[in-house]
Amino acid sequence: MSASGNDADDDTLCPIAHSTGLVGDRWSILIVRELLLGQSRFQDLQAQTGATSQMLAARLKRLEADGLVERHPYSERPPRHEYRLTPKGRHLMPVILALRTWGEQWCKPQSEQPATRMFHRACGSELELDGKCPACGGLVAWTDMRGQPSEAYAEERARRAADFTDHRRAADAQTQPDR
Amino acid sequence: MSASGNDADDDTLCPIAHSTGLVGDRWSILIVRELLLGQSRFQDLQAQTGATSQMLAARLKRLEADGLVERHPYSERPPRHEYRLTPKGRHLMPVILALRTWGEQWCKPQSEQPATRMFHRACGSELELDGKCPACGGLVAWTDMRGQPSEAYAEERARRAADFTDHRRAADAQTQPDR
DNA sequence: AAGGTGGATCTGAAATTCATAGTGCCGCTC
DNA sequence: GAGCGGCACTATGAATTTCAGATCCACCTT
Repeated sequence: MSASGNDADDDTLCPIAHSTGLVGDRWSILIVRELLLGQSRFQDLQAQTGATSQMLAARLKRLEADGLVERHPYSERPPRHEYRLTPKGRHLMPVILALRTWGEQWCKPQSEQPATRMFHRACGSELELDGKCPACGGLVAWTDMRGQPSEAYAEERARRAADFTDHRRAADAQTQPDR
Repeated sequence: MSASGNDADDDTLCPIAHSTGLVGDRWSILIVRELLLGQSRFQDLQAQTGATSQMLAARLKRLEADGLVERHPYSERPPRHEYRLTPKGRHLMPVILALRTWGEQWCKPQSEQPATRMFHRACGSELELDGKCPACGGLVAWTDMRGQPSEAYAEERARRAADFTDHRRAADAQTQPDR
């Protein structure tokens, strides 16, 4: 089921082994996170994930081969594309949400605000970390949620984008100091 | 927040980056899966995950350092222990369940039976892949579920355990052919 | 005492990942 | 029309990780 070079995960019935065969590494997960957040350009993905360009290129290639990502041209001459999630990729949302919940509950200093607040589309109330709607009193499906990054998190992301172009400019200046 | 050597994931607000810092690799996820399934001994973990012994030892050490796993002696002289999930580790269940759902829906040949069937503890009905209870008509929290491996999957696991001890015996025989 | 078991650790080869540098293409400016 | 700079990669060699396979150690069984 994996179009990439993965193996050893095709000869088992365990669906978790299959999943981790495709997205069982840090970079793939972070890339999917970014794509879900709406980023689509190489540069932005690189800035926000912190992956090296070749890691990113390699992972995107694999994600595309595995059918999670589609390359979508937004300019020919020079050939440029956006990367977008396919339905298969988009359905990783529950995995990302579960990682979010766990990270917020068990890996953060204290209960500072979640980086992204989630709301119930139907009634507008803010959801609990575990996905319960305090108004409707039940678990909400991921398709019925809407996320809103906190101000602090939005700022962090903006800074990362800025730092990235800065750093790049600096490197270029060093490479060609006086030509 | 990571007691292990991980870094680069502590200076962000993103909970997903934090999570993947601790469990963002294939082996850790498979190990957690096994522990959730009730395995606790080194050998069993090795057989079912397919990790090398040193990978397993290293990952268990890291998982322990990060507070996901507890080492629990069941024999001194020689020191032997079981590995058990802490509450922090057990709360990864939703992540594993999400990976399961995705794997069943998008990575398996067809709709063959799920490897593990899930049931609603309250009413006993079998849950949909997406976690809905057909009887109660809503999403069920992970704490209200119970899993039941299919026969085929149980057999696969038994075979893996058997193959592992066989393989080990074979290797030993080769190493010390006639002493 | 010989052999088996469970849980590791060591070693050297193979593969992956990293930092860093460069390339190709184009549009824009001057 | 030459040069500059942005974007999306690719190339390279060093550093790190992972692997297969052997070895070790302390017991236990026979």
